[in-house]
Parts: sequence; structure tokens; C-alpha cells
Amino acid sequence: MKDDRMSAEATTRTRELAPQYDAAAIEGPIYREWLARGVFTPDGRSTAQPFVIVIPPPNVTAVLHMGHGLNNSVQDVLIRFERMRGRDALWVPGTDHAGIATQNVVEKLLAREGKTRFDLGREEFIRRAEAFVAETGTTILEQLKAIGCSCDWSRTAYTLSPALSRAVREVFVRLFEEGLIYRGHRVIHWCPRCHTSLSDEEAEHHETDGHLYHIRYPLTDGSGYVTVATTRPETLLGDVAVAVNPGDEAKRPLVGRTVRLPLAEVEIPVIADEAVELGFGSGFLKITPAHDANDFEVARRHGLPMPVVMNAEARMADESLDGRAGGRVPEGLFGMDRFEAREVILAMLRERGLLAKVEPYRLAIRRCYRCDTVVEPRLSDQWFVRMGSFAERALAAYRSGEVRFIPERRGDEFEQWLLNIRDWNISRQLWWGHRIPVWYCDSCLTHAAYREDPSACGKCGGPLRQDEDVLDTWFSSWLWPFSTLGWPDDTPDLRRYYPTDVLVTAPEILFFWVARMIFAGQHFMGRVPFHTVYLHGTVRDTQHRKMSKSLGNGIDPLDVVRLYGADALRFTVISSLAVGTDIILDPNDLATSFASGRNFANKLWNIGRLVIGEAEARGHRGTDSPAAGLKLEDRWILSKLDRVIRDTTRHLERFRLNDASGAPYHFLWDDFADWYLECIKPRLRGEEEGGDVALAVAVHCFSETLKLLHPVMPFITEALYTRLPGNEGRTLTTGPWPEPAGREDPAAEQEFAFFQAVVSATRETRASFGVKPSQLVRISVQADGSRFDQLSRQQRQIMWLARVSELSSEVRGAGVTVPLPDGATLHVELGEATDVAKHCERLRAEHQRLSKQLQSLRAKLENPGFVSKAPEQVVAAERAKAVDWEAKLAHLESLMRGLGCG
RNA sequence: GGGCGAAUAGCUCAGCUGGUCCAGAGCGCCUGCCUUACACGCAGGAAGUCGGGGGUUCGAAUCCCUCUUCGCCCACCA
Repeated sequence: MKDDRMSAEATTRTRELAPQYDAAAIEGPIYREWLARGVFTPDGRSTAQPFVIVIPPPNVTAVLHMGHGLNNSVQDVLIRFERMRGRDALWVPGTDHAGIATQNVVEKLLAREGKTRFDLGREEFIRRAEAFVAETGTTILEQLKAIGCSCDWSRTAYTLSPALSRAVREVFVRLFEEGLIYRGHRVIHWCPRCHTSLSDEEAEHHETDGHLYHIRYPLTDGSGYVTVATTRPETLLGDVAVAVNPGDEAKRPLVGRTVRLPLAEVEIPVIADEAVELGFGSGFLKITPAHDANDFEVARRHGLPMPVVMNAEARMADESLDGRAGGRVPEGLFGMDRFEAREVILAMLRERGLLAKVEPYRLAIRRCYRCDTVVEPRLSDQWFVRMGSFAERALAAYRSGEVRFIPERRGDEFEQWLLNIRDWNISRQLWWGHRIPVWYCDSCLTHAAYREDPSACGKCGGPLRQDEDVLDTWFSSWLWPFSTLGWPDDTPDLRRYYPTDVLVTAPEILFFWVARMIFAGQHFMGRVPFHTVYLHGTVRDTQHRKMSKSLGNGIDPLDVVRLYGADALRFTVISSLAVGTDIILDPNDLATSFASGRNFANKLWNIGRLVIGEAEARGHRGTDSPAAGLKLEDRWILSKLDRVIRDTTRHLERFRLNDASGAPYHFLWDDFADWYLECIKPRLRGEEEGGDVALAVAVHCFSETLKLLHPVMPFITEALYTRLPGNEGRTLTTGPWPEPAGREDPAAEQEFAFFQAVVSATRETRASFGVKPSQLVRISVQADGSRFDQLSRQQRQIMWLARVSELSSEVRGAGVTVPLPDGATLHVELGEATDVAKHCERLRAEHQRLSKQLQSLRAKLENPGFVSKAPEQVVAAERAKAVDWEAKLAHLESLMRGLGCG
């Protein structure tokens, strides 16, 4: 219907461009075009400085969520910006085999068939997992394409690929040879559900309500008992001593005596050790070396045995590793789950009168980061990486500024972690992953790490067997910045693109991954892998809960893409991404959550319809700015354009992404669309000279702004840019990035501001007196001669923008007069029926506000402290302001007197 | 337990080195408008003692202290 009213020439084109932006129809073809042109793949011949980002590889089993959406949008903004600036931009994509996560998924699938991995056996299980990955492993990468990610897909990497596996193996062998990898016998975090040990980082702390149980251990000589306090009574069966602090005078006499361990009925000594905190609990600490890392250290100091009383499933068992302390677990408890056993044990103790007291207690337990099961500290043999030297070098790099964090405070967390680092448990009792390249010889009882699978023992020629375990997933991820570029070979990619530039990720994996990449980069490449770590916030729901599958409060980015387009999604998250803050979205109201992006995309589209339609109608081609024949509004918008180019560039360079998207947004909407395009309509219609110049300026500004927005909204900007006449077949992806062209024009901005004030004051007056838009009014402006002359050159614009039939310099009919800046006034003819009382009310309010402000300003200027201590410029500016306000106030007063307002 | 951050309009948040951004944006709300790019829009408007208290300063949302409330990271006191 609307189209019917359009002029003939505009109609031809705007019929093609629908009034509502249809992202779904636009995005797919554009992405395919980019791929076809190969714009994301560096050609290898560029002489430009490289700019490189490696993707935080999503798990192969992962499905895109808003966290990925945010993370990858940020990376894409940065890489597109630098690509447009002419850097040799490379974004390396890929996936992580995700040991535990993937194994869990495949095991779940097997469970549906009623099978366990043990039913299949190792080889068959791995075959199944590989088949699963082959089938679904590229899903998430395809999804990244839907949100516009400009990765170089020809370099897609995978942590378990042959190439990257070779890097992993090389690293293991080197560290092994350097003595930085060792076999350790100690208490580690064990996940009874995943059946594997975990690193410290993988066992997450969670505060929980629990109990502190006070249990009596009878003295062997029958002279009484000692009371220990524990949160985990089920581990009592593994106790080998009771310890007191050596400085505890009251309890010291007991040291050297023995107590009978309840239920297990073995005799254990009372010892003295510093590990016991004075004043905590009962002062007696039970020592359970196999199920508590502290107790392990105590036992080692005292040469005590270390019986294990829980098996891999955390069921009560007796697996004494040293064979000295068998038969501790009573028959009835054997095979029982640890938490069930806890209750049974408590009941037994109670029955025997050995449970002295139970009090509520808040404790931090650790849970498996993959399955949330409470981890069991458990004595075992694992492979560890010695972290000391790594941490030292990383700390030096951080302190020297070789690597920096955004936001800065994350650097403090990094430093703290480095200072308290402990060795890294890298072996996992899983099947899915890089198998540890260590072979044991049972003949000569030696073991060694091999780069190639060995056939016989290097020392004695005897048969070998390989270590059963696989490596921690992060043991491959930490090599990502160079393993993806071909290391350990000396490849052209590696020479050209290492080190990378920026790493963009969520703060959660700062230690898991970022810190360790720095370690590996320094150790194997001699340089930190990136100079900047940009840590963005977390996506949360309106209750500020992290979006997660289990809470069901997630948003599927593809839903958003389908509904509003990838650009709307990207703009929404980027524009609310202030440094260091989280993003809050409402999963139950996508329309509201993504309104700003959707609305802006639509606005862009419609600006495009206007500009493109006019350009076509006039046969205008090209995007250059005209040099001659500029009117005030042209000079003004070009001045603003220069500023927005400068600001956007600076914001992007400083990672202020919300500002980087906000600057062109406000320029385009508030300045360009609301003022400039409206201003030039009389010229475009031929009511005034200069239509072609105006259009050329409009096309130029629009085209430049599309470039500024391209990193954030790649699809719609590309779509509109290539539709500008003369741009067919071009692409924004490779730039050039706009540069300021010396067009800042303070005089034009000042003059235009006066013009805006006239228009606004007229509109305001009309609105407050209820004048219908269809009714034109006559206005007059009282200002000094040159000012009025300037203004009258904008006569057509004022008539159009403020619905005015005539602009003059003298008051001719009844109406109201309102103040303008710089002592000028505006008179709007409203006829005899003007509601004077209402107008007085407005003026009075204005008068009151202004006089209050002036009062405090005068006080300030009369303050000797201010005048003497404030910078001269500030004082002068305040003085000028006072003069201006006084004039305005006097003016208001005369207006009020004239109306008889009183 | 240690370290850190945040509290600004109904909601979600900007406000970079203390004074022309002592008050901003988006959404929501109120009043007019389908003005031949856009109702996912246009014009106009209401709305906040910048968490409480104290201090530094000529001057603080902006710096310091303290209290309150949230949040994050780290943690071998059972």
C-alpha cells in the first residue's frame, strides 16, 4: 500500500528492497560469496604485518550457545577490523577433542544400548567415539558460520588430529627428557563417576552445608579417649594416626600413646605435627593419608602406612597399596557407596557411644567440573608436570608487560595463581585422548617416553607395555597457538603467524588454558603466544545466573539468527559489552533482549533504501565525497563523520567494543538519519538547489559508516554497500578502513547547532500547545543580522523539519516567544487563541531552573578558592557561562513581563 | 580464610586521567503522529538526593575511609 504512494522513480528500486530487513534472505548468500572469494584465507604472499587470533577451540561435542556467540562475535569484530585496516589477518579455527566431555557423551550413547565401554573394549570404544566425532564434530563450526565468523576454514585444526597429536607427543617426550614430567605418588582429585583423576583446576570448589562430627577414639590402655573432629567420618577406616599440635601443652602428654580406631579395630599412634591448627575443632586431627592431601604429607613425614579404603567408584574397599594394612573395612560395609557408608558408620558409632557431637558446618567441597560429582581425594600414581620454572618465566613476562590483560585486574588473578602454582596432574584414566607415550619394561623394570612406538625395550630388548592412561585435554590445548601452525615442523605459517596477537576468551579458563598457553609458548617457542588477553564477561539471565543447559535458561544463538539475523545478535551483545562486565539477556523474551540490534539493523536497511533509491533515481555512482558546493548541513555532517571515524577507530584499538559500536550507531541514527537526511529532503525533491551534492554527501557518509559498522554487523553492511550504485561486486571485508579527512568544522557545527535549536524550539512549542503536525505555523527569529542571514539560508529545511510556512525576522501575529541560545528569540504564531497562562507556566519553570543554576554558578565565581586555584581556562569558561545565563534570564524576564505573567 | 569488583532513571547498563557530558543510552512509560526510508518508525515528554555515613579538595557519581548489599577469583583448618 505504501509503495503505491511512492514516486515513480523511487518505486522501481524500493520494491526490491522491502521496508523490513529480512536477514535470513541476505546472510546465507553473502557468507557463501565470502567463502568463494577466499577473503578469510591469507594468500601467503601478503607483505602486510600479520594479525592473528586463534579461536578458543570449542569441544567437538558442543552445540553453539550464547557464550560461544559472544566469544566469537568479539573475535570476529577484532579480526575484521584489522583485516580492513590492511593487516594480513588470520583467524585459526578448530575444535578440541575434550577428553572427559566426549567420553561421557559416547558412554551415554552406549548406555542406551545397555552397554558400558568395558563391554566394547578400548579399541572398539575409540572407534565408536571417532565415528561420533566424524558425524557431529563439525556442527559447531558450521554454526559459527551462521553468525558470520571470518575464520580461515582451510586451516581448521583439531586437537586429536594426527598433526596435533604429533605435537603433543613431541612435547611430552621433550619434557620427559628434560625431567619436567615425572611419575608422582600422591593424593589427587579423583572423580568416581568419570573414573579418572583430575587436575586441581578441574576440581571446582563449592561451598556446602555439612556437619562436623566429633568422634571418640578410645585410648588403648582404657584410660579414656580422644575426640577427633571430621567432616568425612567414612574415611575413618583409613586413619593411621591421631595428631595434635606440638605446641598444645594439654594434649602433648598423649603423644606416643595409642588409640583404638573404632570399627576397624586397629591400634594407631597419637603423634605431634604442625599441620594441626591450634584452637580448631577438638584439637585432635585424624590422619587419613590415602584420602586427604594434607594427611598424606603428615603420614610421609612420620613414615606411616597409607591404606586406601575406597575404590575407583568411591565404594568402601580395601586396596592398600603398600599391603601393610589390609582388612580394615568391616564386612558389612564392603562395596557400599561412600555416602551410604557414612550414615552406616555414624549409626555404628552412635550405637557404641563414640559419636560425641554433631554440629552444622559450612565447608568447601570439590566437584568434578564435567559431571559435578563430589571428587574423592585418593592416593595414586599419576604423571605430573613440574610447574615451577614455567610459572617463573610467565610471571616475568607479565611483570615486564610482554603480555597484558584486559581488564587489567585479571592480571592480578593471574599473578596470584602463578605464585601459588602446584604441579600439574596430566594423566587421565580415560580412553579418549592422547595416550601417554611411555612404555614399561617388565624385564628390566624401566620405563621411557618414545617419539615413535617402540617394538622392544631400548635397554634390555625385553617386551614392552604402554601406559594405559591418556593425557589431560588441556595438555593438547596448551600448545594450540603453535601446534595449529605446524609445530614441531618449522613451517612458513609458524614463522609468519607466531606469535599471535590477541586471545579472546572467558575468564573461567584463564588458568586451565590461557596461563598454560603462555607456559608452552615460552618454553617451546621462546616467546609468549600473544601480547593481549581480552577476557570478556559471562552471559547471564535476568536473575544474573550463568546461562547453562542444566538450568534451562540458555538462549540458542541460532534462534536469534533465525528471528532477527546474525547482525542483530552481534550488535546487541557487542554494544552492551563494556570492558569487564557481564551480559544480561532474558531467555524468555528474545524480542526485548535483542530489540536494539534488530531495530538498528532495520534502521540501517531503511536508510539504505532511501540513499540507494535516490542514487539510482539520479544515476549517481560512486561513493566519493564532493569537494565543492557544500551547504551548511553538508559541512556539518562531514565534520561529524570525521569525528565518528576517529572515535570508532580509537575505541576498537582500545577494545572498547560497546563504544566502538555505539559511535557509528549514534552518528547514523541521531545525526545522519534524524537531521541530515531530513535536512536534504527539500534538495532531493528539487525544492532547492544542490540535490546532487547532497546525495553525494549522503552516499559518502553512509558508505563510510557501513565500513565502520562492518566488523560488528558484517552481513547487512556488505549487503547495503554492494547495492550502492558503482559498488557492485565489491566487498567491505578487505577494507579500506575509513580515515578522517580533515573535515572537522567547528564553525559549521556551531551554526548548525543554532539551526537545530530553532527547529527544536519550534517543535517543542508546537507540541506543548497541541498544534497538529498538519497545521503549518509562521515563525520569526530575532537575532543579530548576520546570524539571521545564516539561518535564513536554512529556510527550506526549517519549513520542512518544523512544519513552518514562513520564517521572518519580525514578529507579525499573536503567539508565544521563547528564548534561543545567545540571546536570540523565537516567536511562534499561534493566533489569538493562545493559552497565555500555559505559556507563562513554561517560562516560569525555565526561569526558576535557570536562576537556581545561575545562583550556584555565581557562588562558585565568588569563591576565592575557585578563582585562585582552578585552571584559568575553567574560570574563564565559567565566567562566560554566567554572562550568557544572565542575558538569558533577563530575556526571560522581559518575555514574561510582556505577557503579563507576573 | 585470602584477594578483587560492583552498587547511577521501573529494567539492563555507559560515564576513560576529579570542574561544558552533576547527570547519559537502550528497553519500558506518557502525549501527538501511518509526514512518499523506516510504526523494528517520527516528534515531544515524565522519571534518578549517582547504596548509607564520614573525609580529602576551591570543587566528587568520579579520590580516601567506613557500613550495608550483591558478585567474582583463589584457598590443604580437619
